[in-house]
Amino acid sequence: MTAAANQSGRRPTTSRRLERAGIRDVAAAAGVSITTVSDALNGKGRLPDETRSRVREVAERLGYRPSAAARTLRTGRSGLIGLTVTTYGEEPFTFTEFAYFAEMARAATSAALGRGYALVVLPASSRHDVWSNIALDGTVVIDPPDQDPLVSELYRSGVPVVSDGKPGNCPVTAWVDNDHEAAVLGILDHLSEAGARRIGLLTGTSTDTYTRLSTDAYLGWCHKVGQEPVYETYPAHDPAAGAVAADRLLARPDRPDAVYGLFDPNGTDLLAAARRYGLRVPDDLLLICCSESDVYAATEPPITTLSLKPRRIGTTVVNLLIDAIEGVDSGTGVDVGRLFPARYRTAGTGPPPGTLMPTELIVRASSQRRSTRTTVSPPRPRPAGEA
Amino acid sequence: MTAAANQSGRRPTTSRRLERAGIRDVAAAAGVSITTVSDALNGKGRLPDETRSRVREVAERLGYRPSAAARTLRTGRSGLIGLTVTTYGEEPFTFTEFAYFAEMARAATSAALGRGYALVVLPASSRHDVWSNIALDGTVVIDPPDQDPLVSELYRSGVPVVSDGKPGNCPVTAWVDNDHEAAVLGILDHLSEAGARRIGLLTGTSTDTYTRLSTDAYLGWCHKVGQEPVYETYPAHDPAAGAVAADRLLARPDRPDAVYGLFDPNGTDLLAAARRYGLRVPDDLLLICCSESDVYAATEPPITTLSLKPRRIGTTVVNLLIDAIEGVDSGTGVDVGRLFPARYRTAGTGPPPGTLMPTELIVRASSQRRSTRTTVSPPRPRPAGEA
DNA sequence: AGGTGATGGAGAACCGTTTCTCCGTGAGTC
DNA sequence: GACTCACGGAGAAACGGTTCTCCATCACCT
Repeated sequence: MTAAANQSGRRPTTSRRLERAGIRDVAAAAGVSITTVSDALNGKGRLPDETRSRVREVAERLGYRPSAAARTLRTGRSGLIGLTVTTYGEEPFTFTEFAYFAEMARAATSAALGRGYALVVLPASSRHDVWSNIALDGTVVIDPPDQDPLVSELYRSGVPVVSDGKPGNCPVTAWVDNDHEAAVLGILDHLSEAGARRIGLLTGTSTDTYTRLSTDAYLGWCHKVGQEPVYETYPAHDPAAGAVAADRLLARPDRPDAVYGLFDPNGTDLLAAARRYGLRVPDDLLLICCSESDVYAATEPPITTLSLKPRRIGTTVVNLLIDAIEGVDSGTGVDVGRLFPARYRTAGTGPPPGTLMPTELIVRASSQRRSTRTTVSPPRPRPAGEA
Repeated sequence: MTAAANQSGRRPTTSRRLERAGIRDVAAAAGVSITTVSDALNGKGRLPDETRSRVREVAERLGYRPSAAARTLRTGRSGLIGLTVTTYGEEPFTFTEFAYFAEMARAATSAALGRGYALVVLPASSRHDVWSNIALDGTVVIDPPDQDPLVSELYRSGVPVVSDGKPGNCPVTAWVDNDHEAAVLGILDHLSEAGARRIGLLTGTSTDTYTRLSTDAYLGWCHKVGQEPVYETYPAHDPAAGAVAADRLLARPDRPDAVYGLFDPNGTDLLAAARRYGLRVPDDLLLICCSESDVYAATEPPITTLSLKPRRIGTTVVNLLIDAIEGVDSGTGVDVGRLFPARYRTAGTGPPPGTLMPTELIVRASSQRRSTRTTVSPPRPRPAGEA
């Protein structure tokens, strides 16, 4: 070990007020080169254990923390993943508007963290300069609208993008979504079995994938079984409009004897509307809504809900993204291996690889004429294991 | 304008597969130096408008995006703010467990974004190497426990830290909290006025500031008015334990005729417990709980809630933090100006400057013997303006 | 004619790592 | 005894910006 404890590198002897110790300081204090320090701390290079531990010791003593910025600049990896959330109205983003987003984001954060990444929350509406000023290794986008310029630019600049929700016309690296069609069909069947003669739908006016696919599935089912569609639409982001729409639906002359509501608050709203019209649930009206909230276990009566299992979605999205980040850098081949049940997946230059995740119907009193069983029964066999 | 369109800088002529355009590429294409490009794009230096716009045009054409990493390395600013959320149990973090966190985080994100910063969500329990690998300009910590090593290290390394919740024994730059004592006293007075003879409390077992201050205020009030304390505690992070505790409280021989529950689900749980014991609300039992959820507007009967106004908290926390980041770099003088009503604030080397924010009591049927008024009445005059 | 100030812009250091290249040295080999 | 290797580690070039310093040039003034 050579004695190189004097000024190493170009650091000027003067000034330099006491700031954080840099790698050069550690090198000087340990009497080695900065190369050795870097290698010792990162477990690289060929160094005897003695040197390694000595350097580590010195670094610890000096409270050395490598500069994330410098590392990012050099390696091209920031360890940061963007989480783009949609914006409704003037509020920056829904995020917690519906429990779905909250749960999904939570799971995503957790999954990312488990693999050494952190999540940056970025509303889609945020000023361009804000998120273009952040070094992102990849981005998760939630339900991107068609031709989303943000997604396009990200993708074009080489940043992997994985979307929650089948993208309409966006070039994404991969996507994950529920099998909304299967879910709706399962619900309609369930209601039919429970004795429903005319099933209504409470849906949204927006054109996002979820709303579109679900509504289409409903309409298709109606066409197939020969029922006249009975549905009302409202802007899903408006909490007040939901109650009004629920009321409208039950006030129709062709009042349905069963209703599925696509959005979280629909259950409460429909229940209230039913009460106003003197309809008993489930005797006069069967009720199901899509929700992640467990308040529906405690309503009077408890309401059957469809869970989209947002945790699983969030976990999967992040894992796919990180696989893409750490996998083959360029090229189409995203390493979508071993990950969850993939119902549908394409390769080559066609549409990006997508993964469909199952949903779960939590059957409660509101969707059963005479409460026989109250066990949990998924619409289709769900895969074992995983969150 | 000199013709310097040839190889500028040290970039090697060979290789260099087509990647993102750098500032050197822009400089070469525009026939200027990189200094000029930087100045033109950042609005600095003395440049004629003609040069400025020309450079901007070229940069646009080349799709130039400055490297966030390089900028961060040079300027020492990343535009990133950490949001540390507490961990309960095995779940990575509560975040959306209670609506309070969700709302607060949402407001914080929005406020940060408005000032050009993005938020990184970082559970306090995350591995050291994860968040030490991120260049943070500052951090928001939610209710840090005493002697939080994470906070200490951050603070020591010069990163501004602002906490939501009065810190026990942590060196933070500033903190923001509700006036929990005033809130509880206001509630107790409100219940007394409504005719309560013996007021009970449903509280938590943890030692966080909120629980401690609130409970202490209750005990102090009991002592003052000469009432024997009637309270039950339970681990607040356990959803099932709340219902059990609510039941315990109403099963006591010295059953209270009014109850305040410190946590969000307490209202529902207490209502259910009251029903089990055949107690009518509000006739036999007055009920108030602390919650940000509006489900309590629709319960039977509607329940009076205390809102901690998490949006205001989140906004204030972030603004304080960014003020600290952009203000005087070192030194104690945080530029806590014009921001909200500061009840309590110290300077110098004493405790860090804190800001107390008012709460809001939303009076509903559950806390009034005979429903007279149902207007919103804050426990104390709240300041006009702001979110 | 020389000084002066404003204007426009170039040069180069620097931010703090990672990593590629290469070098000295001592032990084993033919 | 010259050669080859493995070992341990040093040097220096990036990474891609920002910014401090300084230099022409030219008009204007005295």
